[in-house]
Amino acid sequence: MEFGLRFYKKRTFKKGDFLLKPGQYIEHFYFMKQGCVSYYTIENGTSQVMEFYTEGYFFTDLYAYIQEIPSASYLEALEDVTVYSITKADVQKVFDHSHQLERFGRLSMQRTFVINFQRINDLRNLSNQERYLQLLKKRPELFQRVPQYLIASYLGITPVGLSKIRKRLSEK
Amino acid sequence: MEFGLRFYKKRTFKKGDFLLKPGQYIEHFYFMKQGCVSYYTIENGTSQVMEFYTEGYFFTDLYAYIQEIPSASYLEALEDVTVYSITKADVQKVFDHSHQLERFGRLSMQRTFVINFQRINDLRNLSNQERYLQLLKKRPELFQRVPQYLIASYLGITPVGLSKIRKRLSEK
DNA sequence: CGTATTTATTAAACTGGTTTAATAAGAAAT
DNA sequence: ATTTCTTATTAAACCAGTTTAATAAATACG
Repeated sequence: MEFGLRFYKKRTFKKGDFLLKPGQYIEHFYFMKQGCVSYYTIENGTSQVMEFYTEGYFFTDLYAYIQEIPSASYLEALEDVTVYSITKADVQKVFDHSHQLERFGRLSMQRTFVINFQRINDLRNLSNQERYLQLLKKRPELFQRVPQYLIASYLGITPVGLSKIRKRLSEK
Repeated sequence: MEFGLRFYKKRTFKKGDFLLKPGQYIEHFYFMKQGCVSYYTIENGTSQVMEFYTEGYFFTDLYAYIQEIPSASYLEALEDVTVYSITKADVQKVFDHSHQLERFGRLSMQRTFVINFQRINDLRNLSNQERYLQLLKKRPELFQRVPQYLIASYLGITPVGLSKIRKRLSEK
């Protein structure tokens, strides 16, 4: 959703800052210029990392954004972060103004569909070990900048479980 | 995507017929008037049911449709089926014709996003037993019309596993 | 109908994760 | 450098699933 650059405002966050906390309504879309943010919920006391957003990602809590409900999630800066943000109102303005950009919005949602579909397939058809290896291949840099227990959470397993997988792999 | 009804053609399929087989490009969107279709792939010899489409669902292999790649999936009539079908070309015509309907298309994709997001969350956060109970609650009629081993596949477990869950629940 | 086929359950052995707890290793701070 | 705090590994007991195979129940059909 890059639209008119004129709508974007540069913002920075320090490591540990929250771009979003549960209960808030979503007012912005973000483009990640520099840094890393984790998108997670807390389910019965433990954090469940849904995604890591790094350079080049467009992100927000899209689930709450679309439904216009209060977020149940956190967006937390895992490093110092620079984003360009656009307001929901400006996105709507852009859509209202142009059939072309409305289409662009639809096609963006389609790309998101494809990604989510693949994720559902992976969750259903791959083992934890296979998903770990896939992540290692697709986003190797994550392992340099994010603690392993957060990666475990992203993969849907415990830190102990991930450690076992790594051991098993290293023994071969 | 209901658009102009004039674009729709009524089609029927017999139980066991395929609306789609792997290798085919997607030419149609379907609206289920009557019956039940399973959407599945075959992964190393076993079928993986992704979805059951029943009365009121709009469906196709959206993943292949969007990407314009040959399908990897089956759409198989589990019962005699009546659908209304619209061609991809007609959908495109409708989008080209109207900003309003283009927006409708975008909002449809957003609804699909919400559903898929919830599914990812369920796969990550719920146990197999919880997902079984949820399905039982949300779509009880499925259990009357679809064999249990297909429901097991939909839940991402084996028929033996589902049988154990049911036994465990019935013992309480 | 009775027989054949499909579907569901059960048992037994196994597996890849879990939890809890202890320990070790690494990073940050005084 | 030593301490402190965070992160990662390991071990042990456990658990919810798996696979394979046998059996039972339900359904379809000649």
